[in-house]
Amino acid sequence: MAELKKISRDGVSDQVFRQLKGNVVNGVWLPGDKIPSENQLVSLFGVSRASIRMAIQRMITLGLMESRMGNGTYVKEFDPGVYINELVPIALKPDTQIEIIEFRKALETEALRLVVQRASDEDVRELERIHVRSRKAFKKLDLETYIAEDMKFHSLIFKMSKNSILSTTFQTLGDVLFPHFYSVAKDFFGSHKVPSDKADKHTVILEAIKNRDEKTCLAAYGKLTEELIEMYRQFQGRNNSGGK
Amino acid sequence: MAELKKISRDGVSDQVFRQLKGNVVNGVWLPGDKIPSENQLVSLFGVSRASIRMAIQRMITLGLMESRMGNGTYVKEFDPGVYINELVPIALKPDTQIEIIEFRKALETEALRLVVQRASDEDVRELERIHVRSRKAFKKLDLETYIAEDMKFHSLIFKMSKNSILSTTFQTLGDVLFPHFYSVAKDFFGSHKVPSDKADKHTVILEAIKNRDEKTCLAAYGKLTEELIEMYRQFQGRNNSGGK
DNA sequence: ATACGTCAGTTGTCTGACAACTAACATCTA
DNA sequence: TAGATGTTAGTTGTCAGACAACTGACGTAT
Repeated sequence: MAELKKISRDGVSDQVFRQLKGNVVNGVWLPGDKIPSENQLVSLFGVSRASIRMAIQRMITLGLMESRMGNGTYVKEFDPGVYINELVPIALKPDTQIEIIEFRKALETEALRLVVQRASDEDVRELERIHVRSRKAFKKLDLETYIAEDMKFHSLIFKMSKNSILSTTFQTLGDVLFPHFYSVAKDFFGSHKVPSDKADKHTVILEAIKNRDEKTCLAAYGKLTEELIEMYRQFQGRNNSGGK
Repeated sequence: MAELKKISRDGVSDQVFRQLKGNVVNGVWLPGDKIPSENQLVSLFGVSRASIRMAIQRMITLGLMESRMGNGTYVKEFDPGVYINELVPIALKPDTQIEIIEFRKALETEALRLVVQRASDEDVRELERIHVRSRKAFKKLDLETYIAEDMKFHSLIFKMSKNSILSTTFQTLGDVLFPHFYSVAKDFFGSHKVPSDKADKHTVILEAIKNRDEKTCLAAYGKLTEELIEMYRQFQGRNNSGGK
Protein backbone atom coordinates (compact mmCIF):
# COMPACT_ATOMS: atom_id res chain seq x y z
CA MET A 1 0.00 0.00 0.00
CA ALA A 2 1.37 3.34 -1.00
CA GLU A 3 1.76 6.01 1.62
CA LEU A 4 -0.57 8.91 1.25
CA LYS A 5 -0.02 12.38 2.56
CA LYS A 6 -2.86 14.65 3.43
CA ILE A 7 -3.52 17.31 0.84
CA SER A 8 -2.77 20.71 2.24
CA ARG A 9 -5.50 23.06 1.18
CA ASP A 10 -4.21 26.51 1.88
CA GLY A 11 -6.89 29.12 1.88
CA VAL A 12 -6.57 32.26 -0.19
CA SER A 13 -6.48 34.61 2.77
CA ASP A 14 -3.90 32.36 4.45
CA GLN A 15 -1.59 32.77 1.50
CA VAL A 16 -2.06 36.52 1.46
CA PHE A 17 -1.37 36.62 5.21
CA ARG A 18 1.85 34.67 4.85
CA GLN A 19 3.09 37.02 2.16
CA LEU A 20 2.23 40.10 4.18
CA LYS A 21 3.94 38.65 7.22
CA GLY A 22 6.90 37.64 5.10
CA ASN A 23 7.36 41.19 3.87
CA VAL A 24 7.45 42.41 7.45
CA VAL A 25 9.68 39.67 8.82
CA ASN A 26 12.15 39.98 5.97
CA GLY A 27 12.28 43.74 6.25
CA VAL A 28 10.80 44.50 2.84
CA TRP A 29 8.36 46.71 4.71
CA LEU A 30 9.78 48.51 7.72
CA PRO A 31 7.96 49.91 10.75
CA GLY A 32 6.22 53.13 9.77
CA ASP A 33 5.96 52.15 6.11
CA LYS A 34 2.62 52.48 4.38
CA ILE A 35 1.65 49.33 2.58
CA PRO A 36 -0.25 49.40 -0.75
CA SER A 37 -3.94 50.22 -0.49
CA GLU A 38 -6.43 47.38 -0.35
CA ASN A 39 -7.50 47.95 -3.93
CA GLN A 40 -3.89 47.88 -5.08
CA LEU A 41 -3.37 44.63 -3.20
CA VAL A 42 -6.45 43.25 -4.92
CA SER A 43 -4.72 43.82 -8.27
CA LEU A 44 -1.32 42.65 -7.05
CA PHE A 45 -2.55 39.39 -5.54
CA GLY A 46 -5.46 38.83 -7.89
CA VAL A 47 -7.88 38.00 -5.10
CA SER A 48 -10.94 39.70 -3.69
CA ARG A 49 -10.81 42.58 -1.28
CA ALA A 50 -12.54 40.46 1.37
CA SER A 51 -9.61 38.05 1.45
CA ILE A 52 -7.13 40.93 1.57
CA ARG A 53 -8.97 42.45 4.50
CA MET A 54 -9.03 39.10 6.32
CA ALA A 55 -5.26 38.82 6.06
CA ILE A 56 -4.74 42.43 7.14
CA GLN A 57 -7.06 41.89 10.10
CA ARG A 58 -4.82 39.05 11.23
CA MET A 59 -1.73 41.25 10.97
CA ILE A 60 -3.50 43.94 13.01
CA THR A 61 -4.55 41.47 15.68
CA LEU A 62 -0.95 40.31 15.98
CA GLY A 63 0.08 43.93 16.48
CA LEU A 64 2.14 43.99 13.29
CA MET A 65 0.05 46.52 11.35
CA GLU A 66 -2.33 49.38 11.96
CA SER A 67 -5.13 50.66 9.74
CA ARG A 68 -6.08 54.32 9.65
CA MET A 69 -9.47 54.91 8.12
CA GLY A 70 -9.42 57.18 5.14
CA ASN A 71 -5.63 57.15 5.16
CA GLY A 72 -4.01 53.76 4.76
CA THR A 73 -2.47 50.76 6.47
CA TYR A 74 0.94 50.98 8.12
CA VAL A 75 3.54 48.57 9.47
CA LYS A 76 3.85 48.91 13.20
CA GLU A 77 6.86 48.70 15.45
CA PHE A 78 6.46 45.24 16.91
CA ASP A 79 4.97 45.47 20.36
CA PRO A 80 3.86 42.23 21.99
CA GLY A 81 2.01 44.11 24.68
CA VAL A 82 -0.63 45.27 22.25
CA TYR A 83 -2.35 42.06 21.65
CA ILE A 84 -1.24 40.42 24.83
CA ASN A 85 -3.57 42.82 26.57
CA GLU A 86 -6.45 41.22 24.76
CA LEU A 87 -5.52 37.88 26.25
CA VAL A 88 -4.62 38.70 29.82
CA PRO A 89 -8.03 37.97 31.31
CA ILE A 90 -8.08 34.60 29.63
CA ALA A 91 -4.48 33.64 30.29
CA LEU A 92 -5.16 33.35 33.97
CA LYS A 93 -6.10 29.72 33.84
CA PRO A 94 -4.18 27.97 36.61
CA ASP A 95 -2.93 24.93 34.70
CA THR A 96 -1.38 26.93 31.88
CA GLN A 97 0.34 29.09 34.46
CA ILE A 98 2.51 26.20 35.55
CA GLU A 99 3.42 25.52 31.94
CA ILE A 100 4.38 29.12 31.48
CA ILE A 101 6.62 29.00 34.52
CA GLU A 102 8.30 25.89 33.19
CA PHE A 103 8.76 27.65 29.88
CA ARG A 104 10.28 30.64 31.58
CA LYS A 105 12.56 28.37 33.55
CA ALA A 106 13.84 26.90 30.32
CA LEU A 107 14.67 30.34 28.96
CA GLU A 108 16.19 31.79 32.09
CA THR A 109 18.33 28.80 33.00
CA GLU A 110 20.08 29.01 29.67
CA ALA A 111 20.25 32.79 29.94
CA LEU A 112 21.99 32.51 33.31
CA ARG A 113 24.47 30.02 31.91
CA LEU A 114 25.34 32.55 29.23
CA VAL A 115 25.42 35.43 31.70
CA VAL A 116 27.98 33.65 33.86
CA GLN A 117 30.18 33.42 30.78
CA ARG A 118 29.53 36.76 29.21
CA ALA A 119 28.56 39.34 31.83
CA SER A 120 30.63 42.50 31.85
CA ASP A 121 31.57 44.23 35.10
CA GLU A 122 29.30 47.14 34.28
CA ASP A 123 26.40 44.72 33.71
CA VAL A 124 26.96 43.18 37.11
CA ARG A 125 27.09 46.57 38.79
CA GLU A 126 23.78 47.56 37.23
CA LEU A 127 22.25 44.27 38.32
CA GLU A 128 23.47 44.93 41.84
CA ARG A 129 21.92 48.39 41.88
CA ILE A 130 18.55 46.96 40.89
CA HIS A 131 18.87 44.22 43.45
CA VAL A 132 19.57 46.68 46.25
CA ARG A 133 16.49 48.71 45.37
CA SER A 134 14.47 45.53 45.21
CA ARG A 135 15.56 44.37 48.68
CA LYS A 136 14.85 47.75 50.14
CA ALA A 137 11.34 47.81 48.76
CA PHE A 138 10.82 44.25 49.93
CA LYS A 139 11.70 45.12 53.52
CA LYS A 140 9.40 48.11 53.45
CA LEU A 141 6.67 45.83 52.07
CA ASP A 142 6.36 48.24 49.16
CA LEU A 143 4.83 45.71 46.83
CA GLU A 144 4.58 47.95 43.77
CA THR A 145 8.23 48.89 43.75
CA TYR A 146 9.37 45.42 44.70
CA ILE A 147 7.63 43.75 41.78
CA ALA A 148 8.79 46.43 39.36
CA GLU A 149 12.42 46.05 40.44
CA ASP A 150 12.09 42.29 40.43
CA MET A 151 10.93 42.44 36.83
CA LYS A 152 13.87 44.68 35.94
CA PHE A 153 16.22 42.20 37.59
CA HIS A 154 15.06 39.37 35.38
CA SER A 155 14.90 41.52 32.27
CA LEU A 156 18.48 42.59 32.76
CA ILE A 157 19.62 39.00 33.16
CA PHE A 158 18.19 38.25 29.73
CA LYS A 159 19.80 41.33 28.24
CA MET A 160 23.10 40.30 29.78
CA SER A 161 22.86 36.94 28.05
CA LYS A 162 23.48 38.81 24.80
CA ASN A 163 20.96 36.56 23.09
CA SER A 164 18.19 38.64 21.56
CA ILE A 165 15.84 35.73 20.98
CA LEU A 166 15.88 34.70 24.60
CA SER A 167 15.49 38.31 25.59
CA THR A 168 12.53 39.21 23.40
CA THR A 169 10.74 35.97 24.14
CA PHE A 170 10.99 36.66 27.84
CA GLN A 171 9.71 40.16 27.25
CA THR A 172 6.61 38.75 25.61
CA LEU A 173 6.17 36.31 28.43
CA GLY A 174 6.57 39.06 30.99
CA ASP A 175 3.71 41.00 29.48
CA VAL A 176 1.52 37.96 29.91
CA LEU A 177 2.67 37.03 33.36
CA PHE A 178 2.88 40.38 35.05
CA PRO A 179 -0.75 41.06 35.95
CA HIS A 180 -1.33 37.59 37.29
CA PHE A 181 2.02 37.47 39.04
CA TYR A 182 1.07 40.66 40.74
CA SER A 183 -2.16 39.31 42.16
CA VAL A 184 -0.51 36.10 43.32
CA ALA A 185 2.37 37.97 44.93
CA LYS A 186 -0.06 40.20 46.75
CA ASP A 187 -1.93 37.22 48.04
CA PHE A 188 1.31 35.57 49.02
CA PHE A 189 2.49 38.62 50.89
CA GLY A 190 -0.65 38.69 52.91
CA SER A 191 -0.51 35.14 54.17
CA HIS A 192 3.14 34.20 54.57
CA LYS A 193 6.21 35.13 56.51
CA VAL A 194 8.74 37.25 54.75
CA PRO A 195 11.87 35.26 53.97
CA SER A 196 15.11 36.61 55.38
CA ASP A 197 17.78 38.18 53.25
CA LYS A 198 19.91 35.12 53.66
CA ALA A 199 17.29 32.93 52.09
CA ASP A 200 16.86 35.38 49.22
CA LYS A 201 17.74 33.52 46.07
CA HIS A 202 18.45 36.66 44.09
CA THR A 203 21.31 37.49 46.39
CA VAL A 204 22.80 34.06 45.87
CA ILE A 205 22.37 34.31 42.12
CA LEU A 206 23.97 37.73 42.00
CA GLU A 207 26.98 36.59 44.01
CA ALA A 208 27.33 33.48 41.88
CA ILE A 209 27.37 35.58 38.72
CA LYS A 210 30.08 37.75 40.23
CA ASN A 211 32.15 34.66 40.99
CA ARG A 212 31.41 33.08 37.61
CA ASP A 213 30.06 30.11 39.52
CA GLU A 214 27.62 28.42 37.17
CA LYS A 215 26.75 25.54 39.43
CA THR A 216 25.74 27.62 42.44
CA CYS A 217 23.93 30.06 40.21
CA LEU A 218 21.77 27.46 38.49
CA ALA A 219 21.13 25.60 41.73
CA ALA A 220 19.80 28.77 43.35
CA TYR A 221 17.66 29.55 40.34
CA GLY A 222 16.30 26.01 40.36
CA LYS A 223 15.22 26.47 43.96
CA LEU A 224 13.65 29.79 43.11
CA THR A 225 11.54 28.23 40.39
CA GLU A 226 10.50 25.34 42.59
CA GLU A 227 9.29 27.76 45.22
CA LEU A 228 7.43 29.73 42.58
CA ILE A 229 5.66 26.64 41.29
CA GLU A 230 4.83 25.61 44.84
CA MET A 231 3.45 29.08 45.47
CA TYR A 232 1.21 28.83 42.43
CA ARG A 233 0.03 25.39 43.45
CA GLN A 234 -1.01 26.70 46.86
CA PHE A 235 -2.69 29.68 45.28
CA GLN A 236 -4.53 27.41 42.91
CA GLY A 237 -5.62 25.08 45.69
CA ARG A 238 -6.90 27.89 47.83
CA ASN A 239 -8.85 29.43 45.00
CA ASN A 240 -10.36 26.26 43.63
CA SER A 241 -11.49 24.76 46.92
CA GLY A 242 -15.20 25.34 47.24
CA GLY A 243 -15.49 27.23 44.00
CA LYS A 244 -17.68 26.09 41.16
CA MET B 1 -14.34 77.37 27.26
CA ALA B 2 -16.15 74.12 27.69
CA GLU B 3 -14.18 70.94 27.81
CA LEU B 4 -14.62 68.66 24.88
CA LYS B 5 -14.05 64.98 24.88
CA LYS B 6 -13.04 63.12 21.82
CA ILE B 7 -15.91 61.23 20.27
CA SER B 8 -15.28 57.52 20.51
CA ARG B 9 -16.19 56.03 17.22
CA ASP B 10 -16.39 52.33 17.87
CA GLY B 11 -16.50 50.34 14.70
CA VAL B 12 -19.20 47.77 14.14
CA SER B 13 -16.80 44.82 14.01
CA ASP B 14 -15.12 46.07 17.19
CA GLN B 15 -18.40 45.90 19.05
CA VAL B 16 -19.12 42.43 17.72
CA PHE B 17 -15.63 41.33 18.74
CA ARG B 18 -16.05 42.62 22.27
CA GLN B 19 -19.30 40.73 22.65
CA LEU B 20 -17.83 37.51 21.29
CA LYS B 21 -14.87 37.82 23.61
CA GLY B 22 -17.17 38.65 26.49
CA ASN B 23 -19.14 35.47 25.96
CA VAL B 24 -15.92 33.46 26.10
CA VAL B 25 -14.37 35.25 29.07
CA ASN B 26 -17.56 35.10 31.09
CA GLY B 27 -18.07 31.45 30.37
CA VAL B 28 -21.30 31.85 28.42
CA TRP B 29 -19.57 29.83 25.72
CA LEU B 30 -17.23 27.13 27.00
CA PRO B 31 -14.31 25.48 25.23
CA GLY B 32 -15.67 23.01 22.70
CA ASP B 33 -18.97 24.86 22.32
CA LYS B 34 -20.21 25.61 18.85
CA ILE B 35 -21.16 29.24 18.44
CA PRO B 36 -24.11 30.31 16.25
CA SER B 37 -23.47 30.20 12.52
CA GLU B 38 -22.37 33.37 10.80
CA ASN B 39 -25.79 33.88 9.24
CA GLN B 40 -27.44 33.49 12.62
CA LEU B 41 -25.05 36.06 14.08
CA VAL B 42 -25.96 38.38 11.24
CA SER B 43 -29.58 38.26 12.42
CA LEU B 44 -28.70 38.41 16.11
CA PHE B 45 -26.40 41.41 15.83
CA GLY B 46 -28.12 43.06 12.91
CA VAL B 47 -24.88 43.69 11.05
CA SER B 48 -23.39 42.38 7.84
CA ARG B 49 -21.64 39.05 7.55
CA ALA B 50 -18.39 40.81 6.66
CA SER B 51 -18.28 42.48 10.06
CA ILE B 52 -19.12 39.22 11.80
CA ARG B 53 -16.31 37.48 9.95
CA MET B 54 -13.86 40.25 10.85
CA ALA B 55 -14.63 39.81 14.56
CA ILE B 56 -14.39 36.03 14.33
CA GLN B 57 -11.07 36.33 12.50
CA ARG B 58 -9.73 38.32 15.44
CA MET B 59 -10.87 35.66 17.89
CA ILE B 60 -9.20 32.99 15.74
CA THR B 61 -5.95 34.92 15.57
CA LEU B 62 -5.94 35.23 19.33
CA GLY B 63 -6.35 31.47 19.56
CA LEU B 64 -9.76 31.70 21.21
CA MET B 65 -11.83 30.20 18.42
CA GLU B 66 -11.49 27.81 15.54
CA SER B 67 -13.49 27.66 12.32
CA ARG B 68 -14.15 24.38 10.58
CA MET B 69 -15.23 24.82 7.01
CA GLY B 70 -18.58 23.28 6.23
CA ASN B 71 -19.17 22.60 9.89
CA GLY B 72 -19.10 25.62 12.20
CA THR B 73 -17.06 27.80 14.54
CA TYR B 74 -16.02 26.55 17.95
CA VAL B 75 -14.61 28.00 21.15
CA LYS B 76 -11.11 26.72 21.68
CA GLU B 77 -9.30 25.66 24.80
CA PHE B 78 -6.97 28.59 25.29
CA ASP B 79 -3.44 27.67 24.34
CA PRO B 80 -0.68 30.23 24.80
CA GLY B 81 1.38 28.34 22.25
CA VAL B 82 -0.85 29.63 19.47
CA TYR B 83 0.30 33.20 19.61
CA ILE B 84 3.84 32.43 20.67
CA ASN B 85 3.79 30.40 17.50
CA GLU B 86 3.10 33.47 15.42
CA LEU B 87 5.59 35.61 17.25
CA VAL B 88 8.64 33.37 17.26
CA PRO B 89 9.41 33.99 13.58
CA ILE B 90 9.31 37.71 14.27
CA ALA B 91 11.78 37.33 17.08
CA LEU B 92 14.13 35.51 14.72
CA LYS B 93 14.89 38.59 12.64
CA PRO B 94 18.55 38.99 13.70
CA ASP B 95 19.10 35.66 12.01
CA THR B 96 22.16 34.76 13.96
CA GLN B 97 22.28 31.02 13.78
CA ILE B 98 24.21 30.63 17.00
CA GLU B 99 21.54 32.50 18.90
CA ILE B 100 18.93 30.16 17.50
CA ILE B 101 20.85 27.13 18.64
CA GLU B 102 21.25 28.61 22.09
CA PHE B 103 17.54 29.26 22.16
CA ARG B 104 16.78 25.72 21.15
CA LYS B 105 19.18 24.46 23.79
CA ALA B 106 17.26 26.42 26.39
CA LEU B 107 13.99 24.79 25.37
CA GLU B 108 15.27 21.27 24.97
CA THR B 109 17.35 21.13 28.14
CA GLU B 110 14.27 21.92 30.19
CA ALA B 111 12.19 19.55 28.08
CA LEU B 112 14.63 16.73 28.77
CA ARG B 113 14.53 17.45 32.47
CA LEU B 114 10.75 17.09 32.38
CA VAL B 115 10.95 13.99 30.18
CA VAL B 116 13.20 12.21 32.66
CA GLN B 117 10.50 12.81 35.26
CA ARG B 118 7.40 12.25 33.19
CA ALA B 119 8.09 9.87 30.31
CA SER B 120 5.85 6.83 30.09
CA ASP B 121 7.19 3.45 29.01
CA GLU B 122 5.25 3.63 25.76
CA ASP B 123 6.79 7.06 25.04
CA VAL B 124 10.26 5.61 25.53
CA ARG B 125 9.54 2.66 23.24
CA GLU B 126 8.36 5.00 20.49
CA LEU B 127 11.46 7.11 20.94
CA GLU B 128 13.58 4.01 20.62
CA ARG B 129 11.86 2.96 17.39
CA ILE B 130 12.58 6.36 15.86
CA HIS B 131 16.16 6.24 17.05
CA VAL B 132 16.75 2.84 15.44
CA ARG B 133 15.43 4.06 12.11
CA SER B 134 17.58 7.17 12.42
CA ARG B 135 20.77 5.19 13.07
CA LYS B 136 20.02 2.87 10.17
CA ALA B 137 19.58 5.78 7.77
CA PHE B 138 22.72 7.39 9.15
CA LYS B 139 24.82 4.34 8.41
CA LYS B 140 23.44 4.11 4.90
CA LEU B 141 24.24 7.81 4.46
CA ASP B 142 20.60 8.32 3.54
CA LEU B 143 20.57 12.00 4.41
CA GLU B 144 16.90 12.65 3.70
CA THR B 145 15.62 9.92 5.97
CA TYR B 146 18.22 10.64 8.62
CA ILE B 147 17.23 14.28 8.98
CA ALA B 148 13.54 13.44 8.96
CA GLU B 149 13.96 10.85 11.70
CA ASP B 150 16.24 13.16 13.64
CA MET B 151 13.54 15.80 13.58
CA LYS B 152 10.98 13.27 14.76
CA PHE B 153 13.29 12.30 17.60
CA HIS B 154 13.50 15.83 18.91
CA SER B 155 9.81 16.51 18.32
CA LEU B 156 8.86 13.50 20.38
CA ILE B 157 11.10 14.59 23.22
CA PHE B 158 9.17 17.84 23.39
CA LYS B 159 5.85 16.06 23.24
CA MET B 160 7.01 13.78 26.03
CA SER B 161 7.72 16.81 28.21
CA LYS B 162 3.94 17.30 28.39
CA ASN B 163 4.43 21.04 28.16
CA SER B 164 2.52 22.40 25.18
CA ILE B 165 4.31 25.73 25.11
CA LEU B 166 7.75 24.15 24.86
CA SER B 167 6.44 21.74 22.26
CA THR B 168 4.77 24.18 19.91
CA THR B 169 7.58 26.68 20.19
CA PHE B 170 10.05 24.05 19.09
CA GLN B 171 7.74 23.04 16.29
CA THR B 172 7.73 26.51 14.77
CA LEU B 173 11.42 26.86 15.37
CA GLY B 174 11.84 23.68 13.35
CA ASP B 175 9.81 25.09 10.48
CA VAL B 176 12.07 28.11 10.37
CA LEU B 177 15.30 26.25 10.88
CA PHE B 178 14.81 23.26 8.67
CA PRO B 179 16.01 24.62 5.33
CA HIS B 180 19.18 26.02 6.79
CA PHE B 181 19.79 23.02 8.98
CA TYR B 182 19.49 20.82 5.95
CA SER B 183 22.12 22.67 3.97
CA VAL B 184 24.55 22.67 6.88
CA ALA B 185 24.05 18.97 7.54
CA LYS B 186 24.69 18.20 3.90
CA ASP B 187 27.85 20.20 3.96
CA PHE B 188 28.90 18.52 7.16
CA PHE B 189 28.31 15.07 5.72
CA GLY B 190 30.47 15.84 2.76
CA SER B 191 33.54 16.98 4.65
CA HIS B 192 33.76 15.04 7.88
CA LYS B 193 34.19 11.55 9.19
CA VAL B 194 31.07 9.81 10.36
CA PRO B 195 31.07 9.49 14.15
CA SER B 196 30.76 5.99 15.52
CA ASP B 197 27.65 4.70 17.20
CA LYS B 198 29.38 4.86 20.53
CA ALA B 199 29.93 8.54 20.21
CA ASP B 200 26.33 9.04 19.16
CA LYS B 201 24.79 11.31 21.73
CA HIS B 202 21.24 10.31 20.94
CA THR B 203 21.98 6.81 22.11
CA VAL B 204 23.32 8.11 25.38
CA ILE B 205 20.35 10.40 25.84
CA LEU B 206 17.90 7.60 25.14
CA GLU B 207 19.55 5.30 27.63
CA ALA B 208 19.67 8.05 30.24
CA ILE B 209 15.95 8.68 29.84
CA LYS B 210 15.31 4.98 30.32
CA ASN B 211 17.33 5.04 33.55
CA ARG B 212 15.77 8.32 34.70
CA ASP B 213 19.30 9.65 34.93
CA GLU B 214 18.96 13.41 34.58
CA LYS B 215 22.61 14.22 35.02
CA THR B 216 23.91 11.93 32.30
CA CYS B 217 21.07 12.94 30.01
CA LEU B 218 21.73 16.67 30.26
CA ALA B 219 25.47 16.21 30.05
CA ALA B 220 25.12 14.30 26.79
CA TYR B 221 22.75 16.88 25.41
CA GLY B 222 25.15 19.64 26.40
CA LYS B 223 27.90 17.93 24.42
CA LEU B 224 25.57 17.54 21.46
CA THR B 225 24.84 21.24 21.43
CA GLU B 226 28.47 22.18 21.78
CA GLU B 227 29.30 20.05 18.76
CA LEU B 228 26.46 21.64 16.84
CA ILE B 229 27.64 25.14 17.63
CA GLU B 230 31.17 24.18 16.66
CA MET B 231 29.84 22.80 13.40
CA TYR B 232 28.02 26.02 12.65
CA ARG B 233 31.11 28.07 13.47
CA GLN B 234 33.13 26.08 10.97
CA PHE B 235 30.40 26.38 8.40
CA GLN B 236 30.15 30.12 8.88
CA GLY B 237 33.88 30.55 8.74
CA ARG B 238 34.09 28.67 5.49
CA ASN B 239 31.21 30.58 3.94
CA ASN B 240 32.10 34.03 5.15
CA SER B 241 35.76 33.97 4.23
CA GLY B 242 36.07 36.26 1.27
CA GLY B 243 32.37 36.91 0.67
CA LYS B 244 30.51 39.58 2.54
C1' DA C 1 -24.94 -4.54 6.68
C1' DT C 2 -22.14 -1.79 3.66
C1' DA C 3 -21.22 1.36 0.20
C1' DC C 4 -22.86 5.20 -2.29
C1' DG C 5 -25.53 9.33 -3.74
C1' DT C 6 -28.09 13.19 -2.16
C1' DC C 7 -28.98 17.25 0.38
C1' DA C 8 -29.25 20.88 3.84
C1' DG C 9 -26.26 23.70 6.43
C1' DT C 10 -21.78 26.10 7.09
C1' DT C 11 -17.57 28.43 6.09
C1' DG C 12 -14.62 30.56 2.30
C1' DT C 13 -14.44 33.62 -1.57
C1' DC C 14 -15.97 36.89 -4.97
C1' DT C 15 -18.31 41.07 -6.74
C1' DG C 16 -20.08 45.57 -6.57
C1' DA C 17 -21.69 49.23 -4.17
C1' DC C 18 -22.02 52.94 -0.80
C1' DA C 19 -20.77 55.29 3.71
C1' DA C 20 -17.30 57.47 6.56
C1' DC C 21 -13.18 59.39 6.84
C1' DT C 22 -8.46 61.77 5.66
C1' DA C 23 -5.34 64.71 3.48
C1' DA C 24 -4.41 67.79 0.07
C1' DC C 25 -5.76 71.24 -2.95
C1' DA C 26 -8.78 75.04 -4.55
C1' DT C 27 -11.64 78.87 -3.42
C1' DC C 28 -13.56 82.52 -0.97
C1' DT C 29 -13.35 86.30 2.37
C1' DA C 30 -11.73 89.77 5.57
C1' DT D 1 -2.04 88.20 1.78
C1' DA D 2 -3.63 84.97 5.55
C1' DG D 3 -6.92 82.23 7.25
C1' DA D 4 -11.13 79.96 7.05
C1' DT D 5 -14.04 77.26 4.16
C1' DG D 6 -15.62 74.13 0.32
C1' DT D 7 -14.15 70.41 -2.90
C1' DT D 8 -12.31 66.23 -4.34
C1' DA D 9 -9.59 62.01 -4.93
C1' DG D 10 -8.23 58.20 -2.44
C1' DT D 11 -8.69 54.98 1.48
C1' DT D 12 -10.76 52.13 4.96
C1' DG D 13 -15.32 50.36 6.97
C1' DT D 14 -19.70 48.31 6.07
C1' DC D 15 -23.36 46.27 3.55
C1' DA D 16 -25.85 42.96 0.39
C1' DG D 17 -26.15 39.01 -2.42
C1' DA D 18 -24.25 35.25 -4.78
C1' DC D 19 -21.70 31.06 -5.58
C1' DA D 20 -17.94 27.56 -4.44
C1' DA D 21 -16.10 24.14 -1.34
C1' DC D 22 -16.78 21.41 2.25
C1' DT D 23 -19.05 18.56 6.26
C1' DG D 24 -22.25 15.54 8.36
C1' DA D 25 -26.28 13.09 8.23
C1' DC D 26 -29.80 10.76 5.98
C1' DG D 27 -31.82 7.72 2.61
C1' DT D 28 -31.29 4.14 -0.86
C1' DA D 29 -29.69 0.41 -3.50
C1' DT D 30 -26.88 -3.54 -3.73
